[in-house]
Amino acid sequence: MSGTPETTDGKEITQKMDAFRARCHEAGLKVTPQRMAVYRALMETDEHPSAEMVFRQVRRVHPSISLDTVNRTLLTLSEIGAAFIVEGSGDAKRFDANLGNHQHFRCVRCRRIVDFHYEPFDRIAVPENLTGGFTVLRTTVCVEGLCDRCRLQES
Amino acid sequence: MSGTPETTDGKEITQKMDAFRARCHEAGLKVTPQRMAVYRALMETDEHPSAEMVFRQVRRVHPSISLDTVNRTLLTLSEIGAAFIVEGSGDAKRFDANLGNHQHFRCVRCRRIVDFHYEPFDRIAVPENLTGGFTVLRTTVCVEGLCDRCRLQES
DNA sequence: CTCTGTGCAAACACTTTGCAGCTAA
DNA sequence: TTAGCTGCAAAGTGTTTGCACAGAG
Repeated sequence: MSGTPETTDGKEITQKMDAFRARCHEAGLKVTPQRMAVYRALMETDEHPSAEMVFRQVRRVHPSISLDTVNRTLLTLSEIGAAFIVEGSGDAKRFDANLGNHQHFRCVRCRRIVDFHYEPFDRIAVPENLTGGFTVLRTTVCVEGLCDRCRLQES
Repeated sequence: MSGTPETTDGKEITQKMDAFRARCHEAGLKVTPQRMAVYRALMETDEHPSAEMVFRQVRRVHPSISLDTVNRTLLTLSEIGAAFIVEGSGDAKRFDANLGNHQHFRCVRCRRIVDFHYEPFDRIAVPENLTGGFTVLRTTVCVEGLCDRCRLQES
């Protein structure tokens, strides 16, 4: 994720789809149309959608897909490391297929999640002596507050 | 919920309860036995309990309290800033009344949340020019992985 | 006395599970 | 062929809401 994160052109999409296909093979997962469609929908957006949101999107291409399949697939994606569950506050799970270094800003009012990137935050690490036997898999900086839109209508 | 952190002695509890009472008055909230009991239970533990967990604890003192009241009270606590919802991955909400500087380690397997404190993480701040009109209310470092217990039984 | 807070039950939202038929490999 | 995947329906969890009564201020 170096150049233009927002603009995902056709070539990049094809590349990522190929990479995902390969990852499925490695993990021993079948390459089904539904699985591809769910991954593609997640990869093409920067809205950190919930299962429901992905469902609505994928449905346009696969009208017969079920919400369960979307749910299951999203969980599978995060299990094989093709996506992850965005840190939240106990609402519906939100997913992100952008594996590049970035951080999230979460609006506590409208629940919108917006990416930002501050280089120093990529290198954050917990000192060994503080991990207390824990195996660290992921470290993130979470920022929450009011987004530009919601700030205006604050009481 | 049983382990009493060595740092919370009787005197400190009384102090915190008094401060909370004051905070309720400021916020125009009534000081009810249930509200006090919920706050006290949350304050006395370092387990970052869910509503259900707080409910089970408070019930010992107030056998007639309802889960709804616990839920409502916990939300109220986070609204007036006496507690907050711990960042998670879309599971049940977990609460924390410890407002002091600290960070969380979250086990992705057993969902245990453990505090740690690394001074530099207290001073993390997003540069103005990256906030894009957002009002930052809280910034945290979230660390997730496998805890010491779960690491052993990993496949 | 007044108005918030509480308990109860029902409604809701989100996720998970069991199963039969389908399909990629 | 066959192991894994999908769609459907039902059940499970966690949270929210409407209402009447109780109790703090």
